[in-house]
Amino acid sequence: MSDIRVRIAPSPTGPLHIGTARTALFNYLYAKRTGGTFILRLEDTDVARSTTAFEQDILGGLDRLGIVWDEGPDAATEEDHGPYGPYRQLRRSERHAAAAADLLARDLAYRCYCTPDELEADRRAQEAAHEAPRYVGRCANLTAAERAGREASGRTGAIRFRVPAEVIRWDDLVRGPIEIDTANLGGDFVIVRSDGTPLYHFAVVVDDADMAISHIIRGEDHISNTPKHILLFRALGRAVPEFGHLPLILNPDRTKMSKRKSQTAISDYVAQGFVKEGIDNYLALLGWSPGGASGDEVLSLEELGRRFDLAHVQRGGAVFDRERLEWLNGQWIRRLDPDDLIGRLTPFLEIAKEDGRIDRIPSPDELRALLPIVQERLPRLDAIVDLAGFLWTERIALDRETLVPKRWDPATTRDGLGAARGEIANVGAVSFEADELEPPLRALAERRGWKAGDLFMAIRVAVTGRTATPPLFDSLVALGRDRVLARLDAAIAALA
RNA sequence: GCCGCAUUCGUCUAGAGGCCCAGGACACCGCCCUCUCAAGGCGGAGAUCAUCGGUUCGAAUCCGAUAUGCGGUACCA
Repeated sequence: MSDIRVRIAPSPTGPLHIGTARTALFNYLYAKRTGGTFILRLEDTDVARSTTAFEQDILGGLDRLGIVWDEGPDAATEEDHGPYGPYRQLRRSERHAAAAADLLARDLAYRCYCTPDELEADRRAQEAAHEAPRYVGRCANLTAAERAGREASGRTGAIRFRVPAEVIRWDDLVRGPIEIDTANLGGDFVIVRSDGTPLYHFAVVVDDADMAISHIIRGEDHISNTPKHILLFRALGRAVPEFGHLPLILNPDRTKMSKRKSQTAISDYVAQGFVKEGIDNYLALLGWSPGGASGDEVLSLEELGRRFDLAHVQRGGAVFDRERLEWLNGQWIRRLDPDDLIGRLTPFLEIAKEDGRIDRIPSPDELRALLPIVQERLPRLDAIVDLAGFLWTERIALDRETLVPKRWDPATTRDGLGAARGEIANVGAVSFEADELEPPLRALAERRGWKAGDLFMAIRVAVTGRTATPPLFDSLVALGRDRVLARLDAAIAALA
């Protein structure tokens, strides 16, 4: 195992977001590729917005995607595992406090007693003067006596970090050299609130340092924050990690992907029948590519872990394209082995039964027998109900409109269905197989001068209620002789 | 406003000075296969590589400016 340590640090203030999953995946793949360690840390300091339900959604979601972490809270028990715990930011407050005290003691930080009103007034004045908003440094050089005075008057004071004047440079793993002048950081920034709780920028750095994170791979929205983090790592006397900033995932209008404009919760995609292989594959290709002018893009997690590299990470943002996701999803569903597929289909059938879309749930054997004709027709797992639901419900649509094929009229349809019923009835229950059914029905069409396709369509709709179904004769077999005959009778009656 | 990042077919991307009047994939169109729908095969359309200027014998690739978009600018994460 290499010394490379990467992490994902989600904050449980919402369900697992597509962007978080993608960042987690890239970190995971990078760890796989380099033989490093992948850590998960919960950034739960925003107590007001964090919930355990979100926590479970995030942990469970990543786990279901197969993005497993070497250290962090266990997905099932939520117990920490790994030598650098605790892996919940809230439980690391002593470390944050100690780090802040250290900075204070070395005068790298100082207490600031400015009130919100004062700060607000500063900001307005700067705005009026067309200056960039920045902390004016009112409390930067208070004497001990002055400090004692403010404390005595009941003010607790936040802690601000002294920002030195210099240009911060780093060689971004995906973007190359970046430099930012600390003059643009807005002055000495707060690292600990007056209530004693640390701010994000401070807590991440302390935690990342403590957890010996070597490579920070995160979203592009953190580029501007990176100088603050580098300053803090240095002030704390810790090694500055490498940074790599990933492009953002975008809404169709090219703004940062948001719940408002796109479906962002991984759990929603899972509920719609997207499989983990499809999601992982798609997410990996959002911003990264295997390189080369052509080549297979259907890649398993294992393969991705073997091939992933930061050099091929795209710099521009990527619009989320659901159609491509669906295509990849279909590719993966086709590749699943039968028993696996059956297991994954079952929850969707259970839901359909609860909804009343089907009356019963097929047995595993029944499903297995069906797979040869349905597996390649499923863009998503939930599509099984639309595709084959006619097998498990007796309530099928019987409206005259769809019952009558395009080139036929109602009378011909009745006639055709009646004749077909006769042929089908002739096929005994024991030999009720596709090979036995097709020849007589084709012969019938030929005798009567009908296009076989028209006859078949009439039967299809009569028996399934739909115009798009798995192959007809296999469908008839799956339905069984008695139900086929009964449905044909019902359709004939409906056309009367 | 200031700072930063980005910009190749509708979308995801290949491309690291000549192999590119730009390749692949999704979507789209057509054909083949075919009982429908898919899947699969074949083919097509689709990008003056944001714009302008420079460097060079030669630029999508290097440099600069401009434009546009996005991100950041909190005692939010």
